Amino acid sequence: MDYPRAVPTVPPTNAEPLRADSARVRARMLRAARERLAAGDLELPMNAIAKAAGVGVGTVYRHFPSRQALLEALAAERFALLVDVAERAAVGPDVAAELARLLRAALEHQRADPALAAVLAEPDAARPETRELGEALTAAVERLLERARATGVIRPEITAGNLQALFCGLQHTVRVGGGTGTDRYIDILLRGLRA
Amino acid sequence: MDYPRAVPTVPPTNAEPLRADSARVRARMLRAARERLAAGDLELPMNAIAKAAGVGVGTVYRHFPSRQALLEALAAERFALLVDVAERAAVGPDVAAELARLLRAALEHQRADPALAAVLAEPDAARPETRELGEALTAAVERLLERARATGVIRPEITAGNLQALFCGLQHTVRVGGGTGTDRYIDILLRGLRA
DNA sequence: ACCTGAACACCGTTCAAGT
DNA sequence: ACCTGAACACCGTTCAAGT
Repeated sequence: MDYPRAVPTVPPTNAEPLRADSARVRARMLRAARERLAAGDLELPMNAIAKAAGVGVGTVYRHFPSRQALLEALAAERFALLVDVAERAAVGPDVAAELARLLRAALEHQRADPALAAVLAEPDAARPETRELGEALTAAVERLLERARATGVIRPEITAGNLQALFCGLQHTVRVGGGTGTDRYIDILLRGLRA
Repeated sequence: MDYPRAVPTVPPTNAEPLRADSARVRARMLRAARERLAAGDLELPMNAIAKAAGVGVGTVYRHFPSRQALLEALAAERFALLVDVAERAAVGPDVAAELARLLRAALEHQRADPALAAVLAEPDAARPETRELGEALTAAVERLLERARATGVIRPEITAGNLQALFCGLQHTVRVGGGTGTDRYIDILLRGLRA
């Protein structure tokens, strides 16, 4: 792919709220995109989304300057839920149980939302919101990890980066394996991380 | 993607050898495809390969009825190497060492050849040769596994399918993690599999 | 027999023209 | 300001026409 890169005509973050009609149009596009995702179309063709939402393609690009930006907007909600799980895990009482819970949540949210799986696997965020979510996730995982090291639930050399890469690998394993055996793969991973 | 499916005009397996010029043209296409892969283009556009190989697109399709078939043809050589490693591992003296060797080989061959990574992650083979390689791999892994269970190197409930899915997941983990830390991830996996 | 490449239906992305 | 949609450069795949 070596198309000329899109130049955003609108900053992806909007401090001031959108105009009511603009917000409505935006919601329509996101709904249309989600419907296609739910119907199993991971490609998210911009033209098709525009048509389904009843807007011109240009409007899709005005709101989401690239397909990556659209994916991130779609994933944002579940990404925030995952960060929430990680932050609770970081302060929960039983570190081992919290880590298991976090792995399970990472897997389940990626399964439920392919956009999140794509976003987590992509190192560079197109939107600043996504970068912030990623940093929040890393920070929470780091805090959980510090406690996990102290209790021997995780060997000291494992980093937050390792763990987040494993979130993605775990999801890929389950998907290639036909979507079954989640608990078994989580179990393998938890044992493997143990000191 | 809902294009009409290609109807192969030539069976993908050819019992009788290709005509000399046909074989030459085929080699040119594979070389062109490999050059693009090596240059980091995972897309393998059929038109571009045709042009690079100095043939018409139709000729590419005559030899490889779909992009998947082309990927599999590209991956075949390394896939066979991986099967070889697995078969040696199945009969090697030190089961734990053989398993580690196999994981390392799976990772390294997928890293060296993105086509192999794609083929291993895809459950349905386009070419019969690929299906045969897949069956040979499964058989070898199964034999290794039986011995590994007996010696406690792997817990009894792990299946050959689990292990092959983990080959793919492991590769994805390493890739998302920026390509480093291979040994650490292999170590995590081996510990996690242990009885 | 085998090959060519124009043609078709689709992409992502842009931007002049409208409201 | 915001939106539209024709237009452009690309895809995968087919198939009539050539040798």
